[in-house]
Amino acid sequence: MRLILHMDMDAFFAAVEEKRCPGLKGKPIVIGGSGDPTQRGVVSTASYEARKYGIHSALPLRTAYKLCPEAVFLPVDYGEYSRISQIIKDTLKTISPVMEDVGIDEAFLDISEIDKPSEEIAQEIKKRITEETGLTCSIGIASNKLLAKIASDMLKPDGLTIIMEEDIESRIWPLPVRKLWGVGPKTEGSLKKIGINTIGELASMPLDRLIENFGESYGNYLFEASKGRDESPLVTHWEPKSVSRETTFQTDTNNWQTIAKTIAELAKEVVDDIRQKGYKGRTVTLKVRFSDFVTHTRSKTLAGPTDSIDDIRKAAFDCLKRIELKKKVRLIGVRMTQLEN
DNA sequence: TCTGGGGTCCTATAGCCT
DNA sequence: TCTGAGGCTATAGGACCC
Repeated sequence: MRLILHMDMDAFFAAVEEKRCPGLKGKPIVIGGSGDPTQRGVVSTASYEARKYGIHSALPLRTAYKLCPEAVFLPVDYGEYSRISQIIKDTLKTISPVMEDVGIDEAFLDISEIDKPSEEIAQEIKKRITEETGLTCSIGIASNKLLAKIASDMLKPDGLTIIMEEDIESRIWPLPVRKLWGVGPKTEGSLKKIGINTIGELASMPLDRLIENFGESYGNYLFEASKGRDESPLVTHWEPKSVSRETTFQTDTNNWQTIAKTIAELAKEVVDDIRQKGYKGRTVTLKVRFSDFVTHTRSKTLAGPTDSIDDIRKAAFDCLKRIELKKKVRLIGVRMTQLEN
C-alpha cells in the first residue's frame, strides 16, 4: 500500500524569528509586508500567541494592528526562511528521496518503501528537524496526499496524525468541506447553498449533480476527494510556467508617470528573474487593479521567445494602451509565460 | 476602511483552419 | 459553394494554494 507523509512547519516564519531573537518568545508576533502595520500589506504568519487575538494569515496588517497594537510586527525575511527551509528539505530527502516541495514550509514524502512503522518514521523526522533547526512541525500520514495533508492539519502544533482507510467515515466525513484541498471560500459558499456543509454530506452527492454544479473536471475531483480518494503522484521535479512581479501602491494613483515607471521597473525585475533562471518567454501579460479592486489583464504574444528587456517592456506598454485608465490604479503587475529552455 | 505577492490550473470565448 | 463539426491557439478572468 502507498504511504504518504505530509510535513507542515508550525507557524514557520514566526518560529524562525523567535529562534533568531529569543526575547520575542511568548509575545504575539505578526510577520507580513514591510513590517510596518500602518502600511498596506497582509499577515503572512501570526504566532500562536497572536492568533489568540483573532490575527491570521491574509488579514490586512492594519486590521491586525487594531486587534493587537502591542504585537511585534516584523517584515518577511524570505532569505532567512529559505535557508532554514533548505535544511529541513535536505533532512527529509535523507529519509526518503521521493519528496515533493509544497512551498517554503511544507512537503510530501513517499515512505511506502521504508521498512519501519510510520509512527517511528515521523518521530525520527520531528527529532531531526528540531535538532537541526530548533523548530517543530506537524505530520500527517495516510495512503495519499489528500488525506495526509488533512491529517497534518488535525493536530497542531507538534502533532502527529495517522489516517487509515477505515478512519475516513469517522474522522474525515465530519469535517467542514473547507478542509478539502481545492475547496476555497467560493466553493464553500456554493456548496452551502445546496445544503452541503461537511465532507460526508459532499460524499453522499451523486456524481452527475456535482458535475452539473461544478463542471466536469472539478465535479469529478470533488466526488473522488470527498471519499478520500486521490491517486495523484508526488511531483519531485517541475519547471516554472510563469514568472511575475506585481506591486500595490501605498496610495492609489492616476499619475501616468508613476504607472509607467512602475511597469518599466517590474519588467526589468521579471527579465532579471527569467535570465537568472535561464529561461526565455513568449507572452507578456500586464495586470492592472483599480481602487475598487476590479482587475484587468491584457496580454501580448511575441513572435518568438525572448529575454530582451526592450521587447518585454514594449509589449507591456502595448498592453497598457488597451486598458482604459478611468479609475485610480491600486496595483500593477507584469507576467511572462510560455517559458522555454 | 479593508483586501500582498508569487504561483498553478481551469473555463469560456473567439478566431482560424481542416 | 455552403454548412457544420472539431481541433488548436490566444486571450481574459477567476478560484485556489502557500
